[in-house]
Amino acid sequence: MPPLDQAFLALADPTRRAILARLSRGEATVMELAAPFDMSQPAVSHHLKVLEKAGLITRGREGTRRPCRLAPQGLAPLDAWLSELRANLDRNYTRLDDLLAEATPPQED
Amino acid sequence: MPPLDQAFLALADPTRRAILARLSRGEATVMELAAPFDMSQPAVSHHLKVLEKAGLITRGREGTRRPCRLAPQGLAPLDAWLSELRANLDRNYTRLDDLLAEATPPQED
DNA sequence: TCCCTACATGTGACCATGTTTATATAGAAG
DNA sequence: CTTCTATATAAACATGGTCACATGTAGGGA
Repeated sequence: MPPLDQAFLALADPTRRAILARLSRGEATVMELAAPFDMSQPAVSHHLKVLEKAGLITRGREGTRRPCRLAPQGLAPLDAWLSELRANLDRNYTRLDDLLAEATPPQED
Repeated sequence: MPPLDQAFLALADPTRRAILARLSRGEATVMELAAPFDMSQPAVSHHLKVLEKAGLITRGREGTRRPCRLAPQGLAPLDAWLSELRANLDRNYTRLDDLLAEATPPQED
């Protein structure tokens, strides 16, 4: 499975997005992550494995704890793909706008 | 299902990403989209429905054809979520980097 | 009208994913 | 060495997505 597939698939799950959102404020252990999510610890471990395989998080080893952190570069492929699509989209949209020349102003970011 | 879930789930499929990539160069009909993907037309129709529900594409009506176009605003929620996460991540990473400069270097598994 | 094209929908099979319970590993403490 | 804690893994199950085949619908042309 291409890395892009794994990354988008990882983000497609609300639990995993919540985990990432939580991790974005600082690293956390599996127990800390499992607590608020009303979910068993193995389920969270599985989600973390998915996120790790997708390159979105990294895991340290601190005694018996495995603190999780966001991987900064993990979002790069996602962002690159979205940027490329947006660029093509904008070009296509501009072209259409030129053809229509009556409505549909180009949107700014 | 929140719109963010639908959008990421839609992008998590390589076929749908390919459809979006193709549409980013200009609108296309279902038949035009189905041809290169070595897939049945109903399957493509289903993917288009998923993309439409996710707000990533819009569909016109041109006689017997249903040309598909990318929806410019469809990527906005995705981009917003990613940007927010990236902002927090960057802040967290900077803080961690500052902390790590004095203790426990990160190690991989 | 009849037919052909473009597309949608329903069904059923197959496979991937998400979850839980139970168990295994690994480190720390006694 | 035993035990407790933190986490990973395995097995079992349900759910949901994806696909092909068959059929249904709608518009255009003869």
